[in-house]
Amino acid sequence: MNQTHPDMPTPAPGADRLPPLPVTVDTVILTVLEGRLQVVLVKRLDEPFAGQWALPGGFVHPTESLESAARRELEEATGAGDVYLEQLYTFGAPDRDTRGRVVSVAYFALVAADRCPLTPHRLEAEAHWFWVKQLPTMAFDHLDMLQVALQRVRTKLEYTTLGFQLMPETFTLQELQKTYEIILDRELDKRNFRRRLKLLDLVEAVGAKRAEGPGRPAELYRFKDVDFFHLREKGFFLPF
Amino acid sequence: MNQTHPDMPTPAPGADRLPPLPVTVDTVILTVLEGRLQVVLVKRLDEPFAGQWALPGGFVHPTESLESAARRELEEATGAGDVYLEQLYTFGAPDRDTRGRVVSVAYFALVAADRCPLTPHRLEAEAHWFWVKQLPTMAFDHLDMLQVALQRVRTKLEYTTLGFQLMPETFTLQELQKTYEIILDRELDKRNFRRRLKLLDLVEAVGAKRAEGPGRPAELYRFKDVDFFHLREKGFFLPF
DNA sequence: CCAATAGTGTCTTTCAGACAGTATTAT
DNA sequence: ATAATACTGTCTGAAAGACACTATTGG
Repeated sequence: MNQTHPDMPTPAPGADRLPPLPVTVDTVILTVLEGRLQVVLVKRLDEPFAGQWALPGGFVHPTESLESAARRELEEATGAGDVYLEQLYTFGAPDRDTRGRVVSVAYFALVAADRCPLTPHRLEAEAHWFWVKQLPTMAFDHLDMLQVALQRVRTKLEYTTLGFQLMPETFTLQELQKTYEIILDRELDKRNFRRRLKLLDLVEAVGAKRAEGPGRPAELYRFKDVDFFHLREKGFFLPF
Repeated sequence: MNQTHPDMPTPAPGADRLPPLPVTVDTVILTVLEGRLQVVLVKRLDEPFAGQWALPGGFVHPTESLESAARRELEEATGAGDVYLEQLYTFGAPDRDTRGRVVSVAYFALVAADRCPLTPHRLEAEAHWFWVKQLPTMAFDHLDMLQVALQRVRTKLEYTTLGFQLMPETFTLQELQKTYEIILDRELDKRNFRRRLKLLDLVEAVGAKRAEGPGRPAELYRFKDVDFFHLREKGFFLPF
């Protein structure tokens, strides 16, 4: 009822003080790998849910921002830096951790497969990629987090340039389309897909070609430096 | 780096413990009143920012969910219950409160003007509606919160039934359109607006009419019980 | 020349945007 | 009758969806 904030993490006396809460970040790290949409899970060492798989996450340090914390966890889990990261939702049900009240700010990250070491960077706990259609039992409410992330990514894929984050520097249009198909979990029409790309003026040919086995080699493309204002005018929205 | 969560709000010993953080909720309460989009602000009594205006907010109690906390603050500030409430974003910059680290989960609410007592329900602090285009200086990062809320509402207004939350039980189509115009801050075409409503099959005539001064009386409408699955098929998305 | 992959064009439908006239009521 | 408000229909252009053929390469 009182609109003031507490003085410090170490509570000072006062009628309106309430115990501070542990705050964690958990990150849904997604990539497209081996033709599948995959998420990083780490094996829990401690109770509760010891031995089960969980999203990489951890405490927010007192001096870092929430995003910094998420980015730190991300780098520790995958070794990949400079990736797309977006706040997802904050989970704060009183019983979401069996040991007591923990508030968790969930983030999601999109990492390009080529920028992401396959081998787990994390030594003390196992970290693995899991196909999102074949998941193990997950600790806490982490499955909820993942599902929210998937919905968000799929939705935003259609009206943002989110998908670009999963591609290497240069790529063929077929590869790009395949990436979209994998995330959206449905097939797209090749001609319509390319028409839309051309219309939005998002990619440019890099001049080189790449032969994919036999058959005509595919033109290589890169993403143009996008004028976001221009995109917005075309009805394209931005990631938050 | 450790993926486990702490045991309790009262930290137990362990290498991975970090001090818990004060967690608050702040709520952007919006309504359309007197032809304007308005937001509830309360006058701060304590330092810092004493005397300045802020979003209604407060601590998350140990046993309540984040949404419950937001709803509690909402009712205390406006007296209105059973209103649309949606989590907005979590603000956690280390320096967002000058006294120390505070994490704030922002929510936004849409309350129908007729369900919302104009007089401040809150006795110990002044609470007022402010036109979002004529705001006082606001405490903390609350202006950021408000702007995120406005953007979210405006975006979602176009592909969800969010706007319905601001209407009374029955209303004329002109009133509905006006509400949309006020929120979006631009004029809409009457015929196109109605065509879309009809296409989406969102409203039904209630049978009565209401005379608005001289001229032909307007048909009264109510919202249909919407089949959300059906809406989704029509390209309509749901609020989260 | 054959197999394999890359690349392109058209038709149809749907919907948004722009726009002006008719209908109903009170005075 | 007139003023005031409520209500409706059409044309046009943009874009999505469905769909099939041509082009280039290696073997």
